[in-house]
Amino acid sequence: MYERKTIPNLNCGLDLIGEVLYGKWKIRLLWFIDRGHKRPSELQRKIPDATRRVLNVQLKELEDHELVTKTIYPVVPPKVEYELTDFGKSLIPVIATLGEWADDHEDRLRNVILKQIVTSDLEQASD
Amino acid sequence: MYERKTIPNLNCGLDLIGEVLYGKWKIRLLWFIDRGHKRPSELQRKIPDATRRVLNVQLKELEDHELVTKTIYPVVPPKVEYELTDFGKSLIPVIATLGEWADDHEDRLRNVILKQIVTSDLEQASD
DNA sequence: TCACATAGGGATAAATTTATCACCTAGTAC
DNA sequence: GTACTAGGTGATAAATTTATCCCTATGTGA
Repeated sequence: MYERKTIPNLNCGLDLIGEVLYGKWKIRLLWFIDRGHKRPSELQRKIPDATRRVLNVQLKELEDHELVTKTIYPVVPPKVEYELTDFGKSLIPVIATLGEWADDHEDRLRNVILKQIVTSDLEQASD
Repeated sequence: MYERKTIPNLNCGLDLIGEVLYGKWKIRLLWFIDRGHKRPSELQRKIPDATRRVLNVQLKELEDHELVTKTIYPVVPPKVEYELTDFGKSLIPVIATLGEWADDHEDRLRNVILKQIVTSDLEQASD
């Protein structure tokens, strides 16, 4: 496992939330778990762009941060279920707010993001 | 400047919001600009843990994403002011929601984050 | 002339995060 | 014996993000 080489800043609330929510797929994991997709294979299907490996890593961090619990059923084939803790559930309305804003501004967001990418591609081409 | 080597996923709203809000200091920059700290030197004072360089880089991205505008006054010594666009302003309530959640759970957050760091330090020590 | 304030940039290094690949477990069905 | 299921991990590479260092510019005041 990767060992941190610097201590994070934990001054204000925004530092703290960054520590638990940073990670490309974490918000989505919380969201889908809340929607009832509890098993790793289901989550993987919902988030096909992430590899299984990364999902495991990020789920582990969510677990360490007490946002989700992991239950391993001793059956074969293996069965694992994730669930939100109360702490994790308290985050859902916050994530919903993020999602609503993004949905409300989807077109504009897509625009500015693509514009930036295309622009830098052009710069690259003119080198 | 760094050239992207992969295209980002832009499937859902959460992908989109990630593209514009990822960046260690971006949320704070938006927040402080909204609170009236418009000049680079003020922002730097509010966010002393970030270097001036990173703030410039992230402010540039916020500008590219049309969340802030930058005004350069042709005076000496130089004067620059950032302001939120309407698009940027629409994000403030969302950021406020994040901040409130973090403030409400500050102690617990600090706990779980520190616990994880201490734990990995112990593992390191026992190697 | 020297230092200061304000704002900025390029090159490079270090840290961190994601992705890739290869391999493991243990039953069950063929 | 082989393949399939569902879940998982370690080693390593690649991508990305942050940090460091050092240099630029322009007037003002000592």
